[in-house]
Amino acid sequence: MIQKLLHEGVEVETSIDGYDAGDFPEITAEKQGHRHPVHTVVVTHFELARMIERVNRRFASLLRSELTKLGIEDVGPAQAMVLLAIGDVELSVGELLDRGHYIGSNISYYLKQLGDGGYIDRVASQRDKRSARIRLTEKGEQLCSNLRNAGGAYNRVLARDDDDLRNLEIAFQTLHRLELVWGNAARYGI
Amino acid sequence: MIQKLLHEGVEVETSIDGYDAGDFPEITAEKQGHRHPVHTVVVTHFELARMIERVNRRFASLLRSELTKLGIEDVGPAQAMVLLAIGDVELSVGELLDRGHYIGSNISYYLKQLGDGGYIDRVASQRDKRSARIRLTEKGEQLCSNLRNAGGAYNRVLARDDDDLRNLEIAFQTLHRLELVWGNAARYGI
DNA sequence: GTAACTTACTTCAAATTTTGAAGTAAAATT
DNA sequence: AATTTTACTTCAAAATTTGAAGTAAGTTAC
Repeated sequence: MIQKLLHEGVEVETSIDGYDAGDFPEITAEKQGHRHPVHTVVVTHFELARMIERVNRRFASLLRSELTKLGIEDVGPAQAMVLLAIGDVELSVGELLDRGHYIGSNISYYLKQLGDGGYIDRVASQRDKRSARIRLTEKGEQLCSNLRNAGGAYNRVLARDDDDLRNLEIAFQTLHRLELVWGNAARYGI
Repeated sequence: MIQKLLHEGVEVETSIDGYDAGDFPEITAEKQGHRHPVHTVVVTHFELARMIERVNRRFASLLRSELTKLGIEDVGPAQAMVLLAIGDVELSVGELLDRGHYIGSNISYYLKQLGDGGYIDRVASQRDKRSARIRLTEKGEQLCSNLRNAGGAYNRVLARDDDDLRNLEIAFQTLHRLELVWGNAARYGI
């Protein structure tokens, strides 16, 4: 609707990697000297959003099964994501909120569970006693490290060569752009 | 961990688009004739997953606010995504499941709400009476169309030129690859 | 110095979303 | 005709997210 056929001599690929054309409302092709897109599918806003939703679901269930394999019962995928977001630095709740765009009460809730499970330590900051400083405990680091370990196999499958790496990076940066655009829109209205 | 420095003469960019290097555990740079990545940040599995989680959250809240603007109270973002997934074709619940990798009982639940709200019609298939055929009602199409309309502004911001389009497409296809890899892994184990 | 305001979080209760076990009925298979 | 499989639905419970209200520490303006 927004982008119309940009070039003459349009060719339509009927199938891309398992998806049939029905999944893409708008398809157009371009023939330029570019290496990357042989065909250009014009991807809309909502298609990306739906894809992201699906992929997110997939990942959550994968993470759940990794956790099960590790025999961990008191940490769900959402909490595991919080642990991974904390990583190996010490930070405040506020910084953690920024990292994941969580809602405050939500993080509080997760941190409570993770604290109870012994995965994180919380120390009141010296300078500002309102601010709780968070860090992983030994146990928390162990879990993250196990998860990262298990994740290594996926990294190897996903990043087979330079081309893959490039695409992963473009995907990452494009998602970051989506994040900014959608986030600003929500705050300031487009 | 997986990808080590691939080339000599490594240069590290300390900041990318608002993110500081601390967000990326592994950074390496390459100097090749490629146009796209001046620097290559090696993006891992989990970083992509965290990004996807964040972006998903952003989008959901944006969608929620669009729905509020439209004065719609009986459809949440999740249900709206189902409506958008249905689109303008008539399909069975099974096909819808595939489209979003939903869990059966989940879709059933949403479809019930959407049916009650008058957004979809369900007709038992003639050939196979187990299979319910789903399609949007006038009201459902209206809502989707309003949403797509509102979405147009985002498409214009996101896809400013050919380069943007290419990146959006690469992001889309890369996400699809993630979907497949993570999905297969969940079923068959890496 | 103290009253008012802001910041940084926590708590709780409710809403939403997801999950899984069990059920139903039609179709396919044996 | 009996059995199994498919295509869904229902229900109850669990997980996650949200928002309103609260607390306590810090800041600012008299």
